[in-house]
Amino acid sequence: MGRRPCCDKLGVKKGPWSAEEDKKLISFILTNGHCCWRAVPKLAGLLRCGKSCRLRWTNYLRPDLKRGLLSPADEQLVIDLHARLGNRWSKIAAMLPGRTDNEIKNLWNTHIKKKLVKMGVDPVTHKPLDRKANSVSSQSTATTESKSDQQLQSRGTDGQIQLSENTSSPTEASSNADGADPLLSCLWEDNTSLLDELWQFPSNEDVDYGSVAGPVWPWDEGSCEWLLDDQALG
DNA sequence: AAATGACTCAACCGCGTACCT
DNA sequence: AAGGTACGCGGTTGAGTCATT
Repeated sequence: MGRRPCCDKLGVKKGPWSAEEDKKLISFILTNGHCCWRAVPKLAGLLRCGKSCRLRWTNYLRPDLKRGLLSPADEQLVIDLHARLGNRWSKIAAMLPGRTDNEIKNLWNTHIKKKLVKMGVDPVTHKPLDRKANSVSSQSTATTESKSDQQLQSRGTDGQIQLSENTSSPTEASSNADGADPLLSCLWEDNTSLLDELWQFPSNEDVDYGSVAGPVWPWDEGSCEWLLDDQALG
């Protein structure tokens, strides 16, 4: 029997999204929401499969996304959550508002994993690596790590891994506000009026991310269930 | 300045599962 | 209950960028 492809392979564009495509997708979702991802590309006039549209929206175009590096606190949270949940990136991302599972996954694979290894911690089990492996791994990674990765480490008495970074870095604290992609800025500017009407986002300070419900969305509740789902762990 | 290697991250693929008929 | 469909998730890839030689 086998599984049918998610979309007709013929005539479906793949690869990086153009500004024009982004624009189409944004404006379609702003006006209509996403009733059914499979129908979105057709209705929005895009030669993409629904899956690709969903991914593009959730991972890049969503207006509530934060960009840039994680703060040390967030990074610590990711480590703690990973220790408890394993590679369940969507669950981990749900605890970090504005972050996507894809982003967390990438950050884990490119930064955090290396840091843990460097610190002598098995990134899979979150237990200390044995000495032999530890010395080998530290030798092998010492030559390749970047200076920006340099950080202090300390381990609490309970054995929990603690990361501490030089928080004086100007890019770090402001990664949320200033990390916006110029292209995205441009795209969003084009839709400013719509955005103002449709998305009155509370600022990060205003949102109680500890609550399950998450920010209140101006569109109808039915169409934003996906977001509420994101907000709830488990 | 050019070549090479390392790194990053957006995007794709395929599987699992929930939902519908 | 069984089969089909759509969505979401996690793993993987590869093009672009950055750093080093």
